[in-house]
Amino acid sequence: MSSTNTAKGTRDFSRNELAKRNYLFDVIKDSFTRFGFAPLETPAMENIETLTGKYGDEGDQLLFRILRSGDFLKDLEPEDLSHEQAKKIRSAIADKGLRYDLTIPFARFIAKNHAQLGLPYKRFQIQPVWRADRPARGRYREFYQCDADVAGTTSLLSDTEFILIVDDVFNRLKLPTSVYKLNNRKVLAGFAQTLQRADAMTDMTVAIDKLDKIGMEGVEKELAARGFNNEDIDKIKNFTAIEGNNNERLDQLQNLLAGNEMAVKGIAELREVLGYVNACTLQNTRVEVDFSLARGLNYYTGTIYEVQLDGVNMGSVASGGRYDNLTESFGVKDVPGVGLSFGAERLYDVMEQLDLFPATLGNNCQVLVLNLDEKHNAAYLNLSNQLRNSGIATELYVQKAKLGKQMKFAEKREIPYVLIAGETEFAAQQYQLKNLETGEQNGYSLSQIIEILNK
RNA sequence: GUGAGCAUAGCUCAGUCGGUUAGAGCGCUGGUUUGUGGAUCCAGAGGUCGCCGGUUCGAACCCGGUUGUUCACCCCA
Repeated sequence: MSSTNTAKGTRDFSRNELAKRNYLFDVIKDSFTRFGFAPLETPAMENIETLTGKYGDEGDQLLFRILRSGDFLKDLEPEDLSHEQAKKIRSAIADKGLRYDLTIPFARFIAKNHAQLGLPYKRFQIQPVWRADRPARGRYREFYQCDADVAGTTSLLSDTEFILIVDDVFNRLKLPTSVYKLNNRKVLAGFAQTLQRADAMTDMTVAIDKLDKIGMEGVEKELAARGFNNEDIDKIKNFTAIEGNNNERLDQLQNLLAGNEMAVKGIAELREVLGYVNACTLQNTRVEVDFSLARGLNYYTGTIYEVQLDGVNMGSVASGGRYDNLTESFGVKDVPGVGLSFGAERLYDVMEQLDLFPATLGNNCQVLVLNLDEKHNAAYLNLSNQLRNSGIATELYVQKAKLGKQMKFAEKREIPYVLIAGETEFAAQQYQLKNLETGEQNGYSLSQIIEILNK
């Protein structure tokens, strides 16, 4: 007998969970659409070379590879089949893999079609991705990403529009207020340059990104472990300690890094985005410049951001940034991009925790037509269909059972009404409609029932 | 990838020192009610105690392995 477990790190979604997930996705989609983004779907699987080398060594490890069909060992020699040859064997027997994120498939799509599409091109994509990671709480091997990206423009208006999208989505989901942490990779890179260490940028950002988690002391240890001397560490401390409102922070930074061209450019970009934001009225989120925000991914080159909800201990629920070369690895140069990703699974958890899903959600039927006697089957079916034709979601109980059982069924399915029809009702063309919540029950004609249920 | 815990009915969990036939609540089925749910009462079904092996006269309980799962790190969404 086979196990009923789903594969490790994967989940079934019940009707109730899907009702909520779809609600969440629909709000996000609606907002993306309103901002002019068009939907895109790409295949679950890509050619393996599309995926490898894009996410670093660790990312390659986490790719799900798909075994070739047929006799995939015929070109291998017996001596190839040893542990030392694992890499060679892997590429020989697996030529496809499951997508690891939505950005690379988008980059491939843009690289392939940029001439026809016309740039800038704005797409959103809500699809599952797969990672052969070890599952943990809130972390799965199959999970959804909600991405929106703009390809083909360096305009910071695009960066700013993502702030407006987050504000719109969170506002409509009735989420608590949020802080939109904003930084610019050029500031970090410029600052790293002043430390005179070629590798400083990555090592420094990895360390200061943990500031929230491990505190300044922990960051100092981490920096020391990564080979920064005390002078550097002091500079980094001063850098992350900058305080005040956004303008004050930027002014201080300007003084600190005035001599560095790269940093000055980053500061100017931050000022431009803030200028645009100030022209709009935000309802949910407030933008906060935060120089300790680093974001792990190395391909960001300009604006970076991360959004956190006030009073919710969930980490960031949306994040993204700007990258200069979206499509370079596919042989197309000079296509910059900027994007945003909602943390769908996390948002779902927050909504659940705070009980923010509307109570009336669901793919529930309005009415269940009860089955009192199978000799009326044709009449029940006809009745049900007339209700459906009038736009009322109707379920027919397809076999005879005790009325109590059928009502319990309706209750379990959260169907608010039952329609009871037997000998006398069909004779009189007057059917019993019962409201399961109030217990109220009366005889009505079909057209009256349609009127009541359509309210 | 590292460390620790947990695994008993459909679900949530008890289970004494290793000792006869492994229990409860909820849920389910039937009855009270052959055309009316939620409440009460009564009855019933449902278990290879995750799996494999070991110790023992005897294992849900002790030991080893394995699989699943949870938590904390690492990393990430």
